[in-house]
Formats: sequence, structure tokens, C-alpha cells
Amino acid sequence: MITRNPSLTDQVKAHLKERIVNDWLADGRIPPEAVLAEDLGVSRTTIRDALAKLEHEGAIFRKQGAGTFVNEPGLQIKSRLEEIWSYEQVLEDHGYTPSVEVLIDQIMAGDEETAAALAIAPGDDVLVIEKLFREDDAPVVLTRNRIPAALLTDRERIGDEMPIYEFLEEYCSRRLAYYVSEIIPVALNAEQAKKLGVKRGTAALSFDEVGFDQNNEPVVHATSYFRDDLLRFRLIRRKAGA
Amino acid sequence: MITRNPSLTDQVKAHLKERIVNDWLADGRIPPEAVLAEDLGVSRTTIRDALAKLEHEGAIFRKQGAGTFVNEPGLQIKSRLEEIWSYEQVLEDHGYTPSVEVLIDQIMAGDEETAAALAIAPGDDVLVIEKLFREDDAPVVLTRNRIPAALLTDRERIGDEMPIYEFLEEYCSRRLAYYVSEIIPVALNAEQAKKLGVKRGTAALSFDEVGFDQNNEPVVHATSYFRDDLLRFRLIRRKAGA
DNA sequence: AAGTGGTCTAGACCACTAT
DNA sequence: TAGTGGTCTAGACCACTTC
Repeated sequence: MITRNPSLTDQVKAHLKERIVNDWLADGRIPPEAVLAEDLGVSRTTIRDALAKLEHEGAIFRKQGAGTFVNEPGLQIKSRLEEIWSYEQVLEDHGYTPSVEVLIDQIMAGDEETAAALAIAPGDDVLVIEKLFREDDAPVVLTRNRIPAALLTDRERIGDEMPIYEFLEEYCSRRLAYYVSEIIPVALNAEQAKKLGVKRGTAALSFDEVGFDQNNEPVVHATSYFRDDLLRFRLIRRKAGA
Repeated sequence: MITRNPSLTDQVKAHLKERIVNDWLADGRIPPEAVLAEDLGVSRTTIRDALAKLEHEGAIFRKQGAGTFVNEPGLQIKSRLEEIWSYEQVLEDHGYTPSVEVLIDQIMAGDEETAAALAIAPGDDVLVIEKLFREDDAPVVLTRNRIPAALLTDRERIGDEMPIYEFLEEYCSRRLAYYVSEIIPVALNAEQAKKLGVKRGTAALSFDEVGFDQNNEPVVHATSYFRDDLLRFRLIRRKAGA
């Protein structure tokens, strides 16, 4: 898979992000859009697109008629739920050095729930990959990914420790576009608790989610469990349509 | 507080949303942007802004070079976590007729955690409003909002059952802009369990969140608990920057 | 090759904030 | 009143999909 060059907008965004995090701006104030457009030699539209992305990420906020400002509290947020892609990255963002152990990696018949999620027939083969992520020695995340076996290319698979979105590109030629995630509180059962190193019945967060590719076809069904005492998620909630 | 007229973009968005949900489009295919611009008599930019919002909400998806299509799975999603504003609305979206009971409504000294969240001094007065939301008879959501007493105007308060964002506009002249929410799995304690009508120790989802106004100042600290068996949240997760 | 969405430009005018 | 972000236009060219 090839990726396109960064757009002008993304380059502007990266440039501004650097100025923001390195504190190169007086009073946390970002220069007017017209000035940025002039200085960087691009149109105001391009500047505005970049600022819109930064605002959505919580890095800045804008006040009509007043100006654009750095959003200090927003900058502190790691692991923004709507943007999580790999748990390796999440753990790194928290300052951990993550390690991965593959617990299960085999093809088996999919259960009903998975078949429904992946729009395949019940009993169709799926590749099941179960992984445990640790920070140093403490287990933090337990995940179970299920991919329709029909999507697998004939290439021999090696290195299933890679993040699932890389695996899908490498061995299925599918690019993960988004997840639809359901957030469920659970009391961990004996097996899950043992793997995560906590007492049975501990309250934990879990995700039950389906990943879709660019053509809007389901490609992976994932369930994940988290040690709440070691990893906590944040989210920015805005009014619909804003 | 006055609200501005819907922008052209929002009008276009509403128009398209209606065509989408009422199934007025052949093959779930949305007309090309140039055609929409011509038909509606607006520029392509306006059309694209409206489509971008609809795509972000999960109602449609776009394929470069191919077209724009209705996203059936996305249309089914109610209570999108990033966009929740009032629990009344959430319960209505689920087809319930919600009712609200105000359990607590008084001014008291804020605890340390709330003081830190609201950037006030520990011990400063806060207005505490605790509410229980029911669908028919079953309790579903328990919330506790804390607002700095210093924000209250002198007007006599009546009708504290209104949604918190309305309350803030009415009695504090502040408009809620966004929440920063932390998602926490808990085992309900005796008091919480009793109010929600479940067994003590039941796993539940909770939010611990701070609401900010347009000037990026914290105006409300909220904690909420949910009956997972009656209400479940979904979320669309995308790659950062997309 | 034709058609579609993606990016970018240059400029106009409006709404709101600060002073 | 000056300056800022918000909205909108008209048009150009590019990247990708489809036939």
C-alpha cells in the first residue's frame, strides 16, 4: 500500500502544531488567519482547514471576533477515545514501554455474534488473534480480533504481533477506515481476570467493535478489556453538528 | 441568549438528511456535488461543508472518484457518545418517554476534586444538583452536577429539572461549549445501586467530566452513572487527523 | 476517456469582540 | 471603529474509480 504525500493543509497543521507544543507563541495566541496565510504563502482556506483540524483535536479554540488561542487543557489529553488506533501507541503515549504477547493465533469457526458483525455465514472460518499488552510487567489490555478467513491472501503469515490495522493491509489488502465501538462495563470473569492479573469480578471497561474498510465492508470484529487502574480514556464531547 | 439563523450549510445538511432518512435516493447514492450545487443554487463549497458534517456523523461515506453514498449501518446508531448533550434526548432517541426526578438541589462547600475541576478554591460554595432519569418506571441514569455558586445570577431559580446546559444559559449566562469526559467502569456502591434499582456491586459505566464555556472556562463538574442493561453507548473511532 | 470527490486559490461580505 | 473569525462564492486543477 502506498500513501499519498501530505497535503498542504496537513503540512500547515504540522507546522502550527510544532509552534504550539514548543510554546513559540506569545500569550498562547495564534496569529490571525490572514497573517498565517501571508507568511506561509497559502490561501486562507488552507489555513482554516488546518486550524479546524487542530480545533477538533482540542489543541486550540477560536473565538469569533477575538482570535485563535492555544487550549492548554486540551493539549494535556492523551488517549483520546475517538482517535485510538493501536494499543501500542496508547501505552507509549502514557509513557510506558509496551510489550505484546500473542495468546491465540488460529483459524476456527466463527460464532454467531461474530458472523453477524462481519456479515458472513455462521460457522464460516475466522482467524482469531488474542493478544495481551503489558506495560513493563503489568498486563493492561486484553484483545481478541476476528478476521474472516476468506479475506486472507495466500501469503504465509509471519509476525502476528503487528497492530491489527497493519496486519489487515499486509495480509488482507484492506485498509481499516473506522471502527464502530460499543462501550460496555463488565465484571471480569475468572479467565479474563487471571490474564489481566486482577481479582475475579473486578469492574473493567470493554469495547465490542467492528472495523470497516474504505468500501464500508466489515473486516474485523474486536473485543477488548482494560485495566482501569492503569489505563483510562478521555473524550471530548461536543454538541451534535458543531 | 439568542441563536443565529441556520447557516446555508446547515440548511443544506438538513435537506440532505431528510432525503437520506426518507429514502428518497436511488441505490443509496447521493447525487454528485456539482449537481447538488446546481439544484440547490449554492456553491460547491457549501455542499461539501454539509456533506463533511454528515460524513462525520456517520450518515454517509464518500469514495474518491466513485461517489457519495448513504451509510446504512451508521444511520442505525443512536446515542453517539461524542455528541450527547442531554440525557432526556438520549432516552427519547431510544424510544423511551423519559422522566426526571431532582434528588438534591442545594448549595454546599465543594470538595477538593470538584474545586480542582472547576478551578475554584477548596471549600468555595457550589450548587449541587443530583437527578435521576427514568424510562417509564425504571431508573436509567443518575447524575450529579456541580456549578460554582459564584456563577449564579441573583435571579430566583425555578425548575431545576431543565437540562444542565439550559440551566447554565438561564441562570449563569454561560453557554456550554464542550465536555472533557473520563470514562470509568465502576462497581456500584450501596447507595448508587439502590437509586438505580440494581444489586450492589453491579458493573456500571460512569462519566467524570468537566464542562467548559465558550471562553474555555470550566463551568460544571458532572459525574454520571448508567444502567448498562438499559442504555448503551456507541462511538465512531477514526484515525487521528482524518 | 469520462465522471467523481479532494485540494487549493482569491476574494467578498457578515458577525462578533475589543478598545 | 478596527480587527478577528465565520460564511459563501466561482473557478481551477488533481487523484481516483469506473467503464
